[in-house]
Amino acid sequence: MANISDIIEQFILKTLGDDRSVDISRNELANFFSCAPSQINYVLETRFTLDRGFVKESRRGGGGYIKISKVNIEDDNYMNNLILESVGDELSYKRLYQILEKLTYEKIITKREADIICSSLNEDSLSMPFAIRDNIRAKAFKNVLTTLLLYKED
Amino acid sequence: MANISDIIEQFILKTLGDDRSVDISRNELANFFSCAPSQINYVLETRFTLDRGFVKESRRGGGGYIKISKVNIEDDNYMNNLILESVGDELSYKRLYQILEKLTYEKIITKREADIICSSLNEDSLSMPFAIRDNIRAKAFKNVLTTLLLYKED
DNA sequence: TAGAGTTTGACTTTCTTTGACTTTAAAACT
DNA sequence: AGTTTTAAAGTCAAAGAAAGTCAAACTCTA
Repeated sequence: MANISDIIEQFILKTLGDDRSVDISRNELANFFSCAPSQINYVLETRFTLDRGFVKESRRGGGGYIKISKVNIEDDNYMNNLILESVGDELSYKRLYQILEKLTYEKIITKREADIICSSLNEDSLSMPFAIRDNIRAKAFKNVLTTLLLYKED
Repeated sequence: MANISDIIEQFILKTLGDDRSVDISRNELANFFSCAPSQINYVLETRFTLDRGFVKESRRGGGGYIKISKVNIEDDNYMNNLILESVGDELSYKRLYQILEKLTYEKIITKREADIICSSLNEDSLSMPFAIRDNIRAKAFKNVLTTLLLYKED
């Protein structure tokens, strides 16, 4: 946790709090943390992704800003979209992890369930030829999601 | 007995103490013991194994780390036995299903959790060369069990 | 003395940090 | 109104900072 990116991520999450969105100034933030402005972009790209439930918009020039908003997905839509499109035929462990974070945050699954899924589909569990690993993970995860959707209908 | 691996093992065990987990820096540790960084991996691979109740996660790059978590295997005979002996290196879907039924019956996991595990490790999910399918399932399932043990201590 | 266990180091992969350069928008100035 | 200046944010690639892998070399011990 001793890297700046994590610290900036925490800072943004904290200022976001329970709000729906927050406006930040890239330069101000970079200045505050004494880092390169592009570091902020890096944090945004790696941590505030759609998979984790964030959308960004921004404007350049004088009075420019970056707005970070949380997307609140209708459970079924989100899950359906994951199954039908978003996950696709390949799923890296990293991406799986991010999706699980989002599902947990939205209380669609419990932390414990997320951990179970995680441990059954992590790099260690899926120790097989690299070429098919992400395919298997995608397929298995979609099966899990389908099972979860089944529960939603009860 | 005075080989470095044993010494490093002891050191890690000591810093772990009664805590649930420790974060170590591979390079720092290697430096401290004046050994090759990969020596740390060797110690981790040979001494901090799943069978001995350890789970590891790590991150590379700046601010990287290795986290070692300990599971207390002694106080849960059934799970313990599953991880150490019963499951072994191969696990058919059928057998997995039976174990999950038992775990559910014993209220160690919920029905929903069983379904999640089941769907992530069934024949459809693990569509890979027959020869390794049961191996992967065994490995993955043991990882899941270990994760569950992590929860048992709360 | 053969084989299991250990040590070492070169090379790889992943993630982060930095900085030079580009693009866009507003404000200021003809 | 049109042009120039300035104030943002965006892009991208190189450098840096970890951890991972793997095999060769070494060292015990049965």
